[in-house]
Amino acid sequence: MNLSEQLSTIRRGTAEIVVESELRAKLERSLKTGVPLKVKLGLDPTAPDLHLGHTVVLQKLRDFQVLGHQAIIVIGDFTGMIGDPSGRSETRKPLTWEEIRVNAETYRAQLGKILDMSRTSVEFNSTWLGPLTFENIIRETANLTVAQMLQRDDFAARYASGRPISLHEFLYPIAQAYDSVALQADVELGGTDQTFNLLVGRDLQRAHGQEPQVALTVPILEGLDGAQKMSKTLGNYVGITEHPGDMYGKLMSIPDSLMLRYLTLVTRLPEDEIREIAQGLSAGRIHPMEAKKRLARTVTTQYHGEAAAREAEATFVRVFHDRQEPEKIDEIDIPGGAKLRLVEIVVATGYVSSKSEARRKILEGAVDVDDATLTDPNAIPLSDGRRRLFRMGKRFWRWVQPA
RNA sequence: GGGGAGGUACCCAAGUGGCCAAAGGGGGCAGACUGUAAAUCUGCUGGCGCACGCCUUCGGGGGUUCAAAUCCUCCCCUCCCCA
Repeated sequence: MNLSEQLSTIRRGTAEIVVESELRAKLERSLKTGVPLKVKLGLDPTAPDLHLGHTVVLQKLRDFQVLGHQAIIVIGDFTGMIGDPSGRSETRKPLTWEEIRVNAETYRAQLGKILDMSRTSVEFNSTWLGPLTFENIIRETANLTVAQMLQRDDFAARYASGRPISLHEFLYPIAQAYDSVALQADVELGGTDQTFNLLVGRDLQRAHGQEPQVALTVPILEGLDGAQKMSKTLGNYVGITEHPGDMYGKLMSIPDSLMLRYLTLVTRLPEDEIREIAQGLSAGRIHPMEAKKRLARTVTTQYHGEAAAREAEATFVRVFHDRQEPEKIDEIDIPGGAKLRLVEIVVATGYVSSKSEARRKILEGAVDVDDATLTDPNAIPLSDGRRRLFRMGKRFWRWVQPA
């Protein structure tokens, strides 16, 4: 691919490129010399379950890889001891070697869904951070000032609102920057919340007499709630190994306003195709639900293949559009179920965790047994010993067999 | 080292002796409606035999009181200002 093609691939869906002219120069040089660029992406070792939020930046790394550049994943086993200060995370307890190894394996398997792992190098930053002496660290920290640190949005906000900032959190950007020095990275990728860290990398590389890396950031993907960043802790995420049916359903539940963003950041659909959908939507030619189905189908296909995606869609239509029960419903045996009251059975299915809550849900009309809504918490629905179909809420189904 | 302000339920945040299982908002869940698990509206949102009851909860321990999230005391934690 020539320079401008490379650039346009790289630009797709990016938030910011610092500095674009430097990127151009690096690409140009790479084309001329045949030496691929070293493109670095750091991952946190504590959260090895990838979700769509992670895939935004991973796909960008993939873009570089497809263009022939060197993808380098840095597992932050050492920085993991600090915990990235962005967000609410606090000091973490250090992971054991065993945990790190297990997490790394999980990563490798999941990353393979996006990257070509045979051409991806995976590094652990303890390799070079571990041997540093206190003296080394003092010298590195001397490259930055407190005022500089407080420029970081997150630190500034916390400082202003009186929330604590632990001193060691300042070491996080420095450690991450040092990774770039150790690897002599040409480009570092990250979400926009990483901008500061990536820029520190540039500073530190300069201090070491290296050519500074290009910092390339991608937008942070909002989660299913449409407001907050997708994350496991907030529970608003879609995991890439998730069951196709769940994946499809969750994607259908994003707010309409987020569809185009997901199409751009999560799928690999060509940009002009996305533009077409956008125009169709605003002109009323395309129904929002159809556009969303397209999104859900595309993403599910990306991670589970076409057959699984089709099946997921069929189930979705069946359950939520035609309002019929799904084809596969788990069955549960409840010992002594024939004598139990409805409240107790609802708890036993695992739909709720307490009888009080079960009682509330029943009174709200959330529990259907064999297509009839039961509102008496004290009913004995399984007295004849036969199995019955329970539907609780909109999407929790169980065959219940008294045993 | 000195002075000041704080720690309330999943989160934010009121409450300063009984009317507090604790206002309000967010989030979550449910129902209605629908175009989907979008949007909107309504309700619920500690547990336990739930009917008026009981138990656990307001940073932690101890205490005062018929009665404490609220008062006293010690401890832990956080922030701000000064040095």
